[in-house]
Amino acid sequence: MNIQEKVQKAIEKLYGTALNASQVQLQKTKKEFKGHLTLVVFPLLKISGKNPEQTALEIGEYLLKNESVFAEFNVIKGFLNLVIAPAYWIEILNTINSQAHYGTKNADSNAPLVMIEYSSPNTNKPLHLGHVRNNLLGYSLAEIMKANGYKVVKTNIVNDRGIHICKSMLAWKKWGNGETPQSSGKKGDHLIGDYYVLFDKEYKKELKELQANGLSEKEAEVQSALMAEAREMLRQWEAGDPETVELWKTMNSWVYTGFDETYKALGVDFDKIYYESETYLDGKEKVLEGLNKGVFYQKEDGSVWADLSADGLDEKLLLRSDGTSVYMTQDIGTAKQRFDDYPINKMIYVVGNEQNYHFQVLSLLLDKLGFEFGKGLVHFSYGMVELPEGKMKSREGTVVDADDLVTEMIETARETSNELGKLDGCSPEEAQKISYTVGLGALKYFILKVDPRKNMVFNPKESIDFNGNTGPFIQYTYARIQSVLRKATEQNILLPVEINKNILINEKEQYLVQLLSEFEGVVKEAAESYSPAIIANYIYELAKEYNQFYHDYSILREENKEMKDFRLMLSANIGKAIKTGFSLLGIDVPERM
RNA sequence: GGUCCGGUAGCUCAGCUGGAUAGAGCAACAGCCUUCUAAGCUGUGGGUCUUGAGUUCGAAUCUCAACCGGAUCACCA
Repeated sequence: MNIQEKVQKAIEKLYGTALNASQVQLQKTKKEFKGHLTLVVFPLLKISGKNPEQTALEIGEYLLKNESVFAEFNVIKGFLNLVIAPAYWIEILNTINSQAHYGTKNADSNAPLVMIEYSSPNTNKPLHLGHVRNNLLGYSLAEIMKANGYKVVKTNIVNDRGIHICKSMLAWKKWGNGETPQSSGKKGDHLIGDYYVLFDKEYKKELKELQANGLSEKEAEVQSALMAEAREMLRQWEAGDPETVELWKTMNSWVYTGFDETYKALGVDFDKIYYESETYLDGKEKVLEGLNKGVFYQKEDGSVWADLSADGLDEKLLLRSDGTSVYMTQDIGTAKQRFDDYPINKMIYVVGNEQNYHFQVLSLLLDKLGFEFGKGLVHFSYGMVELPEGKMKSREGTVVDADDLVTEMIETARETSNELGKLDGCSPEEAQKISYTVGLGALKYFILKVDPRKNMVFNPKESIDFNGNTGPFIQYTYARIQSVLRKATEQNILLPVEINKNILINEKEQYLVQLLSEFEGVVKEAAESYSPAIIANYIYELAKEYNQFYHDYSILREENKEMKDFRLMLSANIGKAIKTGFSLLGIDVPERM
């Protein structure tokens, strides 16, 4: 029986009436007051028939007499602040300490399976800051779902076909002189991206020339020879022209090699990758099936549509008049393949909020097509990453490249560490490892601590801070805890297995145990509300409180052995929670820094 | 215009299933390194929680309206 239940039962007994849980408002006591938990008595006034102070007093006295968990209480206005006995906190710490994986659950064989789609890059340019947020959120969400006992399949749908890749292919064919990642030393995705940019440049040039010859902008676009060539290439690709397909395969493989490097640097991975080139035909088939069943309808020009006006939306195109598929068609095909491949109970799409409408429609369409999971699909919708000057714009060259960003973060971490003398006496390998851990930790934490739904501002110039509410601060706290534990081992002090309940721990220590005990609930809440940010902010709170404690009390110099044992155990378990919490964010934690 | 999302300190963000005097970090200022790691700690200043109304014992939190910002409403992906 937890404390909430105990309190509810006691109040029921005191007044002789049944209560529902919402009437027992037990919350964490605000810091400026003494106590751990606070009962708000306003909802109980009708039952007690007395004023707030009297009611609180009455309940407090009753609880103190009948529940050994409580040591004392105080009443301020309508608030009953309850102080929990130190022994209870020690009991909790002992329990936490006995769990190897405190805060997380393992999936059992009949646990529900959740598939998480994230990343989903186009193959015509390298990953940028927006993708970074996507990847970090997706990976973290997967870890969080796992920690809550789900089976998780991480998946990636690669948008490998379409006019965009043809543009890069064409530019490379025309002006590339056979350049390869090997010959130029460029990373494959950047190489392709460069040709995509080159195409755009040449295309703009052509448009300008055409317009100079008196054509309107629209006419110029129609007459563009370059664009016509790109379209022709796409047709050839769809027709299976061997040469085009071969080039496509080669260039895509360069991109994948490049992406793999970026994914590896970010520490994200996938269990199953789908390619649009392999799913779009299935989508087409599904749509035609829907047409036959009368779920969709066809217009005179041959295009296929879904009428969603009954659901408050408008009409949506599913197949073009020439029979080719659109974005939505592909997503239907991909969904079909996935559910053929896995017994998926829950499907989560990590995709930016600019596609909210798309997923609203997809959900309805899948449902209409008879996929039972359609209605319940989750669009994990996250906000954009903006720069201090506003949005990232490729035309203005303000796009923050993922690889550059990672490199800079590691470099900044190295410089800062050097300045602080942290890397003195480290081997080059160790120094590199620490710089990587800290740099990536700063980046990941910075992005994940923000509520995913919100747009966020990222200032690359000031880079990311290493002080205050940051990843490195938390990593630093962890490293210090490890340092204490190492020193303890050196002094032949064994980590205690159980603490004597009767030692008197101070308020700060009680609070730390209380905070620690909330970890489990936080992990659960993060999964329910799909928010890594909840974990990030909690871990920061924990680390901050511990740092303050650490500053005020020395552990190894404590003379009282039981006290020393307690503090060691507390430290070890807070370290454990930080490590676990960070692993749910996909952030590593260094043993020393 | 329709739909959706957001607006909290100079800046970046917590808090939002209604509870006490709205919290952190950064930036500014003043202190603390013979003490288990100073990427730290302590203190000071900083607020019309966009605005207005409503619900209530009580509203940053819920409702409605307005204003501001963003997204979306393609035979683009």
